[in-house]
Amino acid sequence: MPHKNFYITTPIYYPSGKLHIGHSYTTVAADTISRYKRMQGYDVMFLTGTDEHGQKIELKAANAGVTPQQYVDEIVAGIKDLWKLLNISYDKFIRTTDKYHEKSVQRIFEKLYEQGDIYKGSYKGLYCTPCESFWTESQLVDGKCPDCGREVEQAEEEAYFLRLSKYADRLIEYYDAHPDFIQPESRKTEMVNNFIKPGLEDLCVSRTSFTWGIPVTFDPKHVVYVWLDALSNYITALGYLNDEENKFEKFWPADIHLVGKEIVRFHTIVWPIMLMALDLPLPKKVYGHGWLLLDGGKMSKSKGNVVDPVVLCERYGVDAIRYFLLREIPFGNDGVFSNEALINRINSDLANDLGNLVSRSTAMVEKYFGGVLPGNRESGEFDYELINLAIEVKHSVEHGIDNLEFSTALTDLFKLVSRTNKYIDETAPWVLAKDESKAARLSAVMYNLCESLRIISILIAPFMPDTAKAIQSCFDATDIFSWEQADTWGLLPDGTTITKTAALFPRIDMETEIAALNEINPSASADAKAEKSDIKENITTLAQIGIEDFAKVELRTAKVITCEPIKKAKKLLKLTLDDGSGTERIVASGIAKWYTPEDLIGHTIIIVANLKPAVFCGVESNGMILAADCGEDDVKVIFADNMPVGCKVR
RNA sequence: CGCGGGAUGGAGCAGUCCGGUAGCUCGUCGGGCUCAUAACCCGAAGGUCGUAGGUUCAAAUCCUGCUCCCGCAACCA
Repeated sequence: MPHKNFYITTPIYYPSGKLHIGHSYTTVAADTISRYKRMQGYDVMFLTGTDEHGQKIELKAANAGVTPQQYVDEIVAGIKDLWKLLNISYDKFIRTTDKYHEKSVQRIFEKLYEQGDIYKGSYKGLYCTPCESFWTESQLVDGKCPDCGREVEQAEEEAYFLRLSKYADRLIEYYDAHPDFIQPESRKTEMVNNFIKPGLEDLCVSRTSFTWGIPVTFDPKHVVYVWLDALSNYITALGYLNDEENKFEKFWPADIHLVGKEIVRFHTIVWPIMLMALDLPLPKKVYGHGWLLLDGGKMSKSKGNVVDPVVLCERYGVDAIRYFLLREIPFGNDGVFSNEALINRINSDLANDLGNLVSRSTAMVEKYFGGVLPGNRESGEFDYELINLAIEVKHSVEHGIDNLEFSTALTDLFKLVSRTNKYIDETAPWVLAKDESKAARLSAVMYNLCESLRIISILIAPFMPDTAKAIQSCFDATDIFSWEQADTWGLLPDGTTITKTAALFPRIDMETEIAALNEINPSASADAKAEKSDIKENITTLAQIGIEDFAKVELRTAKVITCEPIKKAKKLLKLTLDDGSGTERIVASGIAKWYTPEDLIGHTIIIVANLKPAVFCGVESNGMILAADCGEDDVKVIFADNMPVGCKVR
């Protein structure tokens, strides 16, 4: 067989906290493709990893009192555990702190610098020297510093830039010549209209403001900034400009980069331009999949969403979660994740249809024939239709996966499950069993059921590897479960022993389970990983401060006099406050998502009164109102009604 | 007028490119069966396809206006 190679990647994830179900989604999809391609005989390279540099990590580590390296090591260990739990068959896990990667990135940086694609420039900004701050045009108030009102001047902070502008035309040409490069199609339109047509700005690729990054060799006060470091992983992992691996020739260009839609921009603009500059071929495809939303976009505690993949896997099994993710939502679209939907899927598709089919089929073979089918079989009505569908399903599934339509692929596969259930009804084996003269017919029916299960078990393997194995373990046979055997009928040898197994997917009681999940939800998911929670606790807790630090913050009560949305801003409300000083105070606050002006007018709230002013969307904000972050996407303003205005709060 | 996506029976979606009997899953109701995980199989009810116009013999599908949702980009201090 000629060598067929296939290179697939997930994004490298940022280990600033534990991963959620969304990361699992991308990775499970990539894993399914990888397993599928391997079964088809491809030599597959499946890469995933972590993007570990940056200021945010530096800060979090400092707050936790550990080094950045210690910090990411801890989180990465957790990520690898999660992938193990989810049965992710990656071939390589790259960390941007791996020495070989760092070396390669430095060489890439040097090379691009030497040929002029990276140049030393400056953050062109309007600088207010007394305030030591950069401002953009839009932030200025009357052309002056929004902080102090003094004149600002053009100033520069040294940084290196990647010349994107130079390659814009070539990029468009590439898009036109390769219509499949960006998928789904609509994302391409968005990239062109939003970013390329208005003109590409050169990308800042170095920073001097933090040190947790790869140093620029010839200018060590700079570290390489984000995307140049991160995107390079796709080639450094193969051994590009390093000796770690020797796979570059074999696997580059990548067949597909799987990414979430939020980073399509970087993968279809910055990355191709980097590759052009390096004179390397571009990846064949970038697929930007949709997001997993929670209950209609609003995450709500009352609905009791447990979106920790670890908890879900522990309760329902890995394959149930893998199945749900790939079946429920068309890959290119956003979709809603809810516990109800999950349990529904598990019950109806996995327990009732698939699990029960396996169970009833194998049970009958045991019951009627002691587990071994007589070779004397008599074909009959209904056989043809079943067989015909069964040998066609492989093609449908392949078509689905090839187009990243996992949902369609699974739907088609489960049509065979349904058809097989129906076949049992049509042939009514329990009737045949009562008539000894029908033994040959009964044997044929059982044989057909087993064949159908055999095919299902093969085709389901990329999606649900454990389930495939469990079904196949009912057969005392090997060498009949390869991918290419999935469209051939009659491969089950005579005399094969069939053994009943325990229920593959026990039915779940919706009410009990939802109640249980609600119980777990708020905090218990942390308990589930007790040994790690200590460290996590430290990470999210800020360093202690003294009373003198707190004393620097002036909190006061204030009453909302008027309130209105800020035009052009989606998230901001402009509040006019009476803080007891006699003059009105204007504060902008990003709470428009949770509060309407009517919710606030007349109420007394608490503000940080001595905060430096800042300008948002043309509105100068003097202070900040106190609100509680109640969970991932829920904010509640702290009301202090019944209190006079202007009171000091401590 | 920044850019894109969406609005289809109770719920979640397909169909829209290339106009021509409105389809799937779940749920509901009725029936069948008993091998199986109170599972399985059959049947029924339920939709003027967001809204207002236009093109056409014919519009969920094409064109125009509008409303409402969701993302992206610029500001959640």
